Amino acid sequence: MTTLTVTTANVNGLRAATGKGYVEWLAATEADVVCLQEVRAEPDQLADHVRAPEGWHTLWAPSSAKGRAGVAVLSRTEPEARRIGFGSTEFDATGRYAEIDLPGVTVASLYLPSGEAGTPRQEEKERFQAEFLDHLKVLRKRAADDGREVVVCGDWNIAHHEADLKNWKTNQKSSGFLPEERAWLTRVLDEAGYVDVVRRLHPEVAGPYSWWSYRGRAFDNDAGWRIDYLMSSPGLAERCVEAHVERASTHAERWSDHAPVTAVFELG
Amino acid sequence: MTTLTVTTANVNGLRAATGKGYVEWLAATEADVVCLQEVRAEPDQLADHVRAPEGWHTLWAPSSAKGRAGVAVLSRTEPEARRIGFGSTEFDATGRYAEIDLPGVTVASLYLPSGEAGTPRQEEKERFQAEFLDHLKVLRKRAADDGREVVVCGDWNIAHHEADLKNWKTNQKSSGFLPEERAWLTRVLDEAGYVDVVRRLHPEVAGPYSWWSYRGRAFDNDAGWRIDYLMSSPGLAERCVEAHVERASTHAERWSDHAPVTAVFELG
DNA sequence: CGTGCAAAG
DNA sequence: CTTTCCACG
Repeated sequence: MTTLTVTTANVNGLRAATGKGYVEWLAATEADVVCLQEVRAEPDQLADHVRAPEGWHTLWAPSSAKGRAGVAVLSRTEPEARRIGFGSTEFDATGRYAEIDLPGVTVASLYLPSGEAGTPRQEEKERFQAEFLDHLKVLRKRAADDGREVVVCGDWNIAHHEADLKNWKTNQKSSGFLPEERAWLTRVLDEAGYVDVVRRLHPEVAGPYSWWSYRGRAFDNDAGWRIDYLMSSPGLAERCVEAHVERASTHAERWSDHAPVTAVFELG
Repeated sequence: MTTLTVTTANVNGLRAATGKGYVEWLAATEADVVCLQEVRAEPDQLADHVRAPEGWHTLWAPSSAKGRAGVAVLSRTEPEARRIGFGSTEFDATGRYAEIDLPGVTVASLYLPSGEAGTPRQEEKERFQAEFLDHLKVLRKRAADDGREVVVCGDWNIAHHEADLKNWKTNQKSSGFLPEERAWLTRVLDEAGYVDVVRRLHPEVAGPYSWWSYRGRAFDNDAGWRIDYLMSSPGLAERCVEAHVERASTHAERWSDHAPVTAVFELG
């Protein structure tokens, strides 16, 4: 029995995370695939051992806007294929999506725009959602036709249900917990057929949250949001035997405002 | 016999300098008047003990552009008068000039624009120089008529002679050591009748430099520039009995890229 | 190289 | 509150 362990982590600036614990975290992780978001750097701007860490294959998808967004997929085995973007004129150069094919499974890193209610940034988020839902459907169909599984990992910037953020009552008009955003996530599950693997294994708990604002005492009060998801095809979800969030125990151990989210799948 | 000790210091951001040693330096100084440049903050943005230090009267002249320029004059005795700007439409709100009257002497804090050869910033510097030379003449005449002395202290952003910067050979096309800038400083002395009090007391030495770039190893190599001057009326210059630059001995003791420059005058 | 800003999150 | 950008120095 082999396993596939996949981790997603929004690093909030990989250059800042380096030296705050990211390097040590990567060296210690047992994941086979690591999806990163908010790299906020061109590969050239990264230290050699971060850009090309020993023992990993890397796919970097920076934004054309310097210092913004940027996703990556790291894998211990060499991918059969690498793709950046999802066929969107508007978003393919914005460092928000990349995917690799491993034998039998496609793993994607997603950084959905964060939005701000009532502003053009929210409209951009909505446009991304509309285009991306189409891609999610295509991806599932293609994977099903090829007999592959798929998991789309990353920062989706939406908390789905009340259990997915501590202060849900006061955030019903906040971007990230708007009714239309939550409905969109429901369509990702019901219409495109994905499974939220962490919630599947932990159906009744509050959280586990994966992001705490740096503002105020959000981390100390565990006033977090669960906005980082691994969304997989149903066949893969059924094989998920473990899923957890690596919440730092102390403020000093944090190297991002997000925590890594990991799922372990039993294969073959 | 009473003395008047005047210090000028470009602080390169007073908020940054606070906590790097400025506060301790001010507490220890024996100066009677301190002229500051590059405060880069509104008074409101400063900690109370920095905005209104115990034992000092203060005149703050911030720039209307946030985070830029900004001069101040601190005095142990209450000024008879305070003035901001020198009657220039273009420059009076830019945080580059303020003066106070003490009994028998006017003390001014100047931050001359820094310029960049061949750019609009150099033209701005030239316009400032032209207007400011007129003010220097008026100031001298008014002081002479009133039987007052005057000293204009600050960052003049021009090295006068070869002895005033270490790398004069390679900087003859650099803003700060252009022939026309050096000629203008000569006019400040010969035409407006001011005396460079530090050079008067130290006529033969290289420097003493008052600014070292943060780039490279300028400070370690003492690759400095003497661009901070106390320019006084001749009567006051004759009474200058000591003048020196407070160059930090170690990098760790620096709280600005400039060092304070101090002159002691014997009065009455 | 360092300061303070803005935009983003 | 934090990261990264930029303009300025």
